[in-house]
Amino acid sequence: MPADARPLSFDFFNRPADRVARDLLGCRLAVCGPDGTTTRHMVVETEAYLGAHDLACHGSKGMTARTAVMFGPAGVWYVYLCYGMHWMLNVVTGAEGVPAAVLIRGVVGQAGPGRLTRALGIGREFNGRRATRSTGLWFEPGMPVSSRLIDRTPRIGVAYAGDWAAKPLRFVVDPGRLTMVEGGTVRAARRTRSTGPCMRR
DNA sequence: ACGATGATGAAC
DNA sequence: TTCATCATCGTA
Repeated sequence: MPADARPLSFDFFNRPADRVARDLLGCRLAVCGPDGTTTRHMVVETEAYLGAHDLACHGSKGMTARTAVMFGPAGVWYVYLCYGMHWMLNVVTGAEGVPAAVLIRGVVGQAGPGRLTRALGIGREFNGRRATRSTGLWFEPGMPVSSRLIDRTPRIGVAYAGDWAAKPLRFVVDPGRLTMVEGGTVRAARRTRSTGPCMRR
């Protein structure tokens, strides 16, 4: 049984989205289900949406009824329906007035933002609510993940965003190098064999 | 009121 | 590559 961890708080989220997205890897998304049972899921994939200047970010089109929460304080859920059927779970980051957020794209066992929310029973009811224990959906710190284990790639599905489409703002824990130990510790998988020159850095 | 459009996922 | 499916937002 994991000891109760202190949820990630405002200070964690009140930073640029790319830093939050990176640091969220290895952390746990905790959900308290309707039956009162809390489940924890290690975050392994995120995307950063940086603000009004980021053309892939919803907030770049200005404030609307949907995107208003992105302009608000950090540490609040931004949940919206995508393609008419998938709920996207984001957490607002950065200073108030800056429309930035991090999309939670994957946790261990659930790849894809739409599948993740479906599996955890997350829907629009969390939109605008804070990521705290009291709302039933929050984050807890995990084992820090070494940068060696993290891939950075362009974000998915934002080809329309001009120069911003290619920015490496998607963060993924390389599953081939992730080892899950009892208790959820993240470690580098043992290198089984070296077939070529050792890649440094 | 109407039409275009997705920060997807699954099937073919 | 096609399609399911619908809230959102610009346009009228």
